[in-house]
Amino acid sequence: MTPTDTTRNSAPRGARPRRADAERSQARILEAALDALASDPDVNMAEIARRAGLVRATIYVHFPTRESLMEAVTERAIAEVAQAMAAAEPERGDPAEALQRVLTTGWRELGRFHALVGINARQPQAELRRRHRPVFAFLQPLIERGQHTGAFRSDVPVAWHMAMLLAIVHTASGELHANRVPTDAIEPALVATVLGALGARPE
Amino acid sequence: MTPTDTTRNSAPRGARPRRADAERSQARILEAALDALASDPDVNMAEIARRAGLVRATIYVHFPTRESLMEAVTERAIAEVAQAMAAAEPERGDPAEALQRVLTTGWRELGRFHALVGINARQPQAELRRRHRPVFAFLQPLIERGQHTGAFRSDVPVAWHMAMLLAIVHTASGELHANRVPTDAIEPALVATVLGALGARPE
DNA sequence: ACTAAATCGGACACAGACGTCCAACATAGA
DNA sequence: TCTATGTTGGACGTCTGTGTCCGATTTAGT
Repeated sequence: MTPTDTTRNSAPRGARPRRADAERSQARILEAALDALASDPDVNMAEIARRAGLVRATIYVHFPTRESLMEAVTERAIAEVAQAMAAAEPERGDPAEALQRVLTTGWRELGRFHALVGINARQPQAELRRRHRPVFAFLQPLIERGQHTGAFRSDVPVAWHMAMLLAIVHTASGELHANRVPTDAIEPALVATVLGALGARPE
Repeated sequence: MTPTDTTRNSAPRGARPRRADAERSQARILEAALDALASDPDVNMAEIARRAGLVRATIYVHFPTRESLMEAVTERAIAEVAQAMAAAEPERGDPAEALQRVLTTGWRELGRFHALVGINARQPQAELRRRHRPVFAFLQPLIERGQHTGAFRSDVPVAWHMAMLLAIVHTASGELHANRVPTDAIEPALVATVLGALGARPE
């Protein structure tokens, strides 16, 4: 649950808190990893270190293993997106409208993390799902609500809707990243496709 | 363009044709690779050889490099799916109906290649697109036709629709593979979601 | 100014995978 | 039956990347 024992800042348990530069380093590593992963989901630690302006060994001070770093990166990103979505009040108003609201909010936040797509792609499905739990957490109730009111099609499982929604969003991110669709055309297209996919009645 | 110089069967250029066992070996390798990739998109050559009941070195007789093998596998799979779809006459009848027809046909054929998903996932986007050209080739005209007749929403680029369709199909394959949705519920769900995503008017 | 915490830099061992090579054996096909 | 074509088994070199270690040096914080 806890990110890693590297986040022992919030728990200055007896000992003195971490030094400010350590804090900074860790932040730069996460930042660099995010950057690097955007262009190549298989970047090695050396490259990440280079981008962070640090030495490879230093990374291991903060993250015991490559995997733990990856986890930290994605966890953080997903958490931030989830938080943004939560702030968009998924429980308020008409389901379709609410979904649109939450979706666009999440999408904009996601813009900060082109990387996500790349990393996600090469993750075992189960892992991927586990990671996205924070997002599912309040997307699922919203979809269920919509199914009840008849706003979304209810002849398919919620899980199906969730998976499709996620896939569509990720693909959209990919299209954006590949510059294959005019940037400002994406958001409306995304909304239209998602609502359509969930079988939203046009009001 | 040509798969590899390993397919020199169709061109018995002066020399005598390949021996039957060589033919068989190559087939078994492709088969094994497909299998193996289904469970782990990063299988190593040793494992593929093991499954094929051959020795690692033998693979290199038929495929000069790992990459070439991967290419051969995906190319073949996609070609077969594409062919099946083509046989479903995408140009005939009402666009939405035609799409449904082509889609389910392709989907069933795809069932033989669970692997595709895994491999695709960790491929650079551009490569992925290039590979899927055979599929796009006659899916695109169909979608365009639908946009003209108003069957599909035309306020988004065709490329967008294509990308979404592909993503949805792949995700469905993933759901199937993960046993997360009852098998026989998938096909109708897939059709519904795709048609919805493309904004198909319910006739 | 002093000390403990961090970073540096570079070396190291280790592991997994690829691709090559070759002598011995097996087999298809004429 | 004879021979070219394939396959075997195993060894080998190479490369890439991970994770560890440690002495030397810098820096934060009191």
